[in-house]
Amino acid sequence: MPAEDAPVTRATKQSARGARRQQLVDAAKSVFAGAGYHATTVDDITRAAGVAKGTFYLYFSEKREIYYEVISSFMQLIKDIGSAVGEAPADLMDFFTRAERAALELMSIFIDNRELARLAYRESMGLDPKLEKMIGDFYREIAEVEARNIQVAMDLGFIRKVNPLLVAYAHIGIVERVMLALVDAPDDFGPPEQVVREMMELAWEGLRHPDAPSPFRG
Amino acid sequence: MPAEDAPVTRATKQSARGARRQQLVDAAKSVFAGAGYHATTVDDITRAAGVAKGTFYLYFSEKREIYYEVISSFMQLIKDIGSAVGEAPADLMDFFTRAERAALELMSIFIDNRELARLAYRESMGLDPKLEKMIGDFYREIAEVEARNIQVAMDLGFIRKVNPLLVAYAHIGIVERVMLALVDAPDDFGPPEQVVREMMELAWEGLRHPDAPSPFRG
Amino acid sequence: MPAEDAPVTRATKQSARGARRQQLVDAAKSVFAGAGYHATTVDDITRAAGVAKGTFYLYFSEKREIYYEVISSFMQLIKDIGSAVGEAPADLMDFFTRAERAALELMSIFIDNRELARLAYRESMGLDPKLEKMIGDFYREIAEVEARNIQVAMDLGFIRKVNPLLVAYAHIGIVERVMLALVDAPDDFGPPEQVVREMMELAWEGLRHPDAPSPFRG
Amino acid sequence: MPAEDAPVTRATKQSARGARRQQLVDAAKSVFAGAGYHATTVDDITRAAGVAKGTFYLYFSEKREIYYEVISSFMQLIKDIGSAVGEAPADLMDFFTRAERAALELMSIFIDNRELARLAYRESMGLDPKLEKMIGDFYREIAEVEARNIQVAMDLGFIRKVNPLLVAYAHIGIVERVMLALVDAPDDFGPPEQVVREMMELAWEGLRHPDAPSPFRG
DNA sequence: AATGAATGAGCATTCATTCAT
DNA sequence: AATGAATGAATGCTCATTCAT
Repeated sequence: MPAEDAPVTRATKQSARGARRQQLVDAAKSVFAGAGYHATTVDDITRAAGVAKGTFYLYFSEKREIYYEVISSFMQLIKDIGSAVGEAPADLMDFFTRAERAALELMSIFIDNRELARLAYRESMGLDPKLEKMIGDFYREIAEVEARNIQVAMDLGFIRKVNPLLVAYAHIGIVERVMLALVDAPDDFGPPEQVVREMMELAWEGLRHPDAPSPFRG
Repeated sequence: MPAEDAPVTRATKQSARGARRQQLVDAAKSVFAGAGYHATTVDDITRAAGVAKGTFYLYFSEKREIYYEVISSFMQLIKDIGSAVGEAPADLMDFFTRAERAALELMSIFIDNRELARLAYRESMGLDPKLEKMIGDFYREIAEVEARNIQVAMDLGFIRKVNPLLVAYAHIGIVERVMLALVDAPDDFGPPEQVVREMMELAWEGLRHPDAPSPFRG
Repeated sequence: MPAEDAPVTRATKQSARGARRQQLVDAAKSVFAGAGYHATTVDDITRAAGVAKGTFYLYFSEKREIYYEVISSFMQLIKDIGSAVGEAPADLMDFFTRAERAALELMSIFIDNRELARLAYRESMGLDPKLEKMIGDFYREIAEVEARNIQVAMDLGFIRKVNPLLVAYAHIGIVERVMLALVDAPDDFGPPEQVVREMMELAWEGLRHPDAPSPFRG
Repeated sequence: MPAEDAPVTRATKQSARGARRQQLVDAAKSVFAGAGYHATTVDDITRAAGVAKGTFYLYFSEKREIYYEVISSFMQLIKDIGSAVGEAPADLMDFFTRAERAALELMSIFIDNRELARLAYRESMGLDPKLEKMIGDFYREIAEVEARNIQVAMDLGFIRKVNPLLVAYAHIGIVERVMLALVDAPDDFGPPEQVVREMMELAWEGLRHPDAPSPFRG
């Protein structure tokens, strides 16, 4: 019965198509992570996926496209964390705990995807305008999410008056540079929980010694 | 007078050689900045420098070599700033002023070398182990310089007890990410002096509202 | 019937691959023979074979590799002749006839592959150690085969006591130099059969006039 | 006095020119011998000669030219030996002794110029028609000298009736192939004097066992 | 004469993409 | 859909030769 078979078949075909596509993305993730964009050939990817070279072009129009997919899937992982913190906090402690949990999750993602993280920070820019935009957008998006969190905490009187967007970028910078340093030389730092705690404290308390006068106020 | 001519000639030749080399580096800086490492051909560089292709190989053994030079000259600019702050500060205000001046200088370098800064953060990694090491060393060096500054301020009782290396990386992260955001979208932020002031305040005072309790102490 | 198709398909593909490879070797043989190794470009070879340049690298990893193949196929032709003589001879006449037939075959190979023969004696050495070894081994192998033939004939009392290896090299030298001279200026010599007969006589009887005393014995 | 000075100066200049030229040829001989024609650059030659690159072109119009000179100087060495034998021999023993002495001298040239000998047999052909002609002529010349020697000996009744040119090429082949084998693996053979003696005996007596019948006569 | 910086044609090799089967 | 052979544009690097000084 073609009338009935058709949808089923189509669905089946679609999922088969999706599976094959995913198989390629997974293979690409692994070889890109190991060798970087330029040093990876389409042949490497299809060989890793166990399919013929021509198959690649049935699912992707060019090499860049699968790289976009690999990079954006990693960026999505990170974006998902940021969003989870965003709900209105019950109180200061709640706000604080959520922020710390998010930082811990972020850290575990960096650690679990060590190579992918390095990849995203390696040669992702300079490939083409589309990818640059993608990465620029990524930063802007997470910065805006973080800026909103900060705005909320500011409105609630938890934190002093700051430029939320600037602080958001600063936070991103702290996290990414410390994470990359940690990934490169884990022995120079303590256990992840402690690193996160120190970053939180730095962001919250700053550096000022309790007895030192502030050069800003008064 | 051969006795006099000889040195002059040699010196002249040397400086001519240096000038030609610099001419190539300058051309490379500009094309790399615009197109990135991979999209730039040796031909592009020599054409930009107004010399024949073969001339390139009289001064550099391969394409990578001139890229190293471009990147490391930018990194040296940055390192020079860090070192200038390093002398023992007379008092808190002195320490503070120097740090702020360094941040301002750094910012002007990023702004003046906008494209070069983007290049260094683009595809500098993933090219080859030597370059990766160069960049890794760069971060470690400036982190260590900054960590020493922090240690000094800590010893003088200006700042509270922290992990100096971790804080150093955090500072680097703040600066680089804020700078890159600023370079990409200057309109989202205020004038440079104000941005620097806000970063300083963030690092020094943290985020805590004067009335809010600290989740860390007590 | 996949069970039947598969082998057929694989076999077909294999033979197609072999055919394409041979097509390239044949083209290479002809252009190398005409222009020598250095003056021949990969482009020349693929153009002669009627395929695109990239195709070359599907079958050979580098230009040298196909040259090895061209040269070694010629050397194999020659080695095959030597081996054919090697069976134990029935008597002196048999030994003699075989040797003469081998020389005639060798001559026809040189004549039929005139250009290839010149190529092998042209610039085959000095390219790289592997090729030098290949050629050194070739000479050693045929010298050893010939030395064994001589040893057998010596054991059978057909020929006087000599140093078999030295005589083997001498025979090779006679044949190759006379062949090359013949190939370069056929008119200076008689018909091939007669040339071979004269070489045989020289090797067998030497130069001594029957009436002349030997400076060696007595 | 210009009128007197001029010739002296010109002569001096000429000899200075000759010395500089020879200096380059000597340097070229050594680097060509070590690396072969193609692997040797003009830079290698001038560096070995201790002069600047441009100087080369004051004495030679192109790279080939100096190669011709190197090769032909080696070929001249060999030709000189052949000529020395050529005077009419007093008797069989005289003829024989001269031939043996020439072979010994030839051998010592090969041994002393081991690398140069290999060079001449390596890639000397295939470079260009002029060089090919030079080498062809070289062989023809020495073959003709040798053929004349043989003709004389034949006329004197020392040797049996043979085709002198063919025998001349055969002798050249024997000598060159045995020499190259000797140069490559000296341990496979006895001392030079004995090798020469064996070659002489082979050429003179042939291989035939005194008791064996000749397949040629009767 | 001597220098050596500059030139630019030339070539091997790679690899993303296409397409006949 | 899948295959993998074929394509050919693109590019880093070499080196013989020239020429201004």
